[in-house]
Amino acid sequence: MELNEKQIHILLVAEKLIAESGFDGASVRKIAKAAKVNVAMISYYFGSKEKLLSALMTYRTSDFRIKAESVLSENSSYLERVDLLIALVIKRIHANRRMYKIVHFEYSNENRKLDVEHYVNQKLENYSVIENFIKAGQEAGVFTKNVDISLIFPTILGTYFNFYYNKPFFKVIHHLDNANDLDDFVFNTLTKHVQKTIKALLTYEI
Amino acid sequence: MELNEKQIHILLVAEKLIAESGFDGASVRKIAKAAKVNVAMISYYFGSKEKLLSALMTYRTSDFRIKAESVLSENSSYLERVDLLIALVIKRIHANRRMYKIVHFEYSNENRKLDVEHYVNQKLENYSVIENFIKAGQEAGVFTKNVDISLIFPTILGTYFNFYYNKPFFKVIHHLDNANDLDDFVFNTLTKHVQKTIKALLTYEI
DNA sequence: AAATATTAAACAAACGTTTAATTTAAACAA
DNA sequence: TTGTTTAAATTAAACGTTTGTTTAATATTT
Repeated sequence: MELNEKQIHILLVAEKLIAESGFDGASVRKIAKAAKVNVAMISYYFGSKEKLLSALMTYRTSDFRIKAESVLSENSSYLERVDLLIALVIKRIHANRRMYKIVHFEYSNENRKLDVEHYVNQKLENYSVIENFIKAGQEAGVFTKNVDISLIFPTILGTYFNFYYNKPFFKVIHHLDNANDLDDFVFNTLTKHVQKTIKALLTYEI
Repeated sequence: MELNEKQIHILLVAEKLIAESGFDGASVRKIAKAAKVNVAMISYYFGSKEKLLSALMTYRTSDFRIKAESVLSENSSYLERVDLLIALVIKRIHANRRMYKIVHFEYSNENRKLDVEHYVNQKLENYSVIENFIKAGQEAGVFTKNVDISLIFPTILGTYFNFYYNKPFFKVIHHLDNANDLDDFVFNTLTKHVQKTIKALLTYEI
């Protein structure tokens, strides 16, 4: 689907509102008003509100696999590449956290008829990239073998999102008063924690 | 607020529907129909739909404290107690996953005016229990010291919820066709993965 | 002149809530 | 136990809004 500038503008406004208020909470009138277009333009451009969400997902569904592949094929040690991959992943999900929140919520919403298959296929592709890397590291004797590879990404992403979904709590205990403090915490403290966790897991005997 | 049996019944039905469809997606009529009561009973008993959500949160978060003290004071090694604690925590969040999902999404919904403070206070209480345990283990020389204690729970809970929020993907790669398979996966594979991850993290040198 | 974009107005359906009438349950005195 | 009174529970119907979408007219580009 070809998207012109105005359509992309509407999608980005919609993404913000849907992440803030949920799909049902973000009415087409609110989206149209925030994007400064007429209500009818949403139906005109996307067909329906549901199709707007699908368009947003497709638009955001992205080039992650390519970037991960390039990082993993770098000429450095396995553990260094783990660090690089995790830093990349956290940077990406932090930048796209609104979209991920929508995915988490709307893909498990029984009323929504979204293209789950496309999303699953996307994840399967990404998964195989990681799987190959881990298995290569195991063959090289760097990583231990009794690891559930499918749960490594949930641990990486989950740590970030559990932080994100409990922001009020972490704001208190780490004094994260503004957006800058929060970004710093994510890119330093949290990233280091996850890097350490995964490296520990991948080298932990028994 | 005193709750009679019928009110609790309505709350539990509402919890299921809100977790499945979101607060805006779960209309009072759907809730009333599923609970087999007249629509007016929701206003009659709770005042409004928003107040029903508040009542649900109060009902659920009042006994939120992880009864971890008994597990952590058992007469076993630090690493064994880590295993016990994680198994307990995963069991609890799996049983209360619907409520957690509502918390994750509705507490960060800008249209909702929920009492965040009560929830944060609960989390702070739970946090201090874990913090004391980890520090004791560090003093005993079992756990390493350069760990961000505040991020241990996000890693535990996050791994579970990232699995839960991406169920369609995991159903495919692990052939989790029914609820039983899913429970088994959570209580065996996923629990073991988290136990191993946290033990590795807590004993990982640099 | 033809195609595309934009608009205000209207549509039926669904929303949360309130009303007023009725049924059920509890309390009490005879 | 009985009939009566009072309060609580339950109901169908209606309320005014808001919802997503469509229409038909107008404006703008091509």
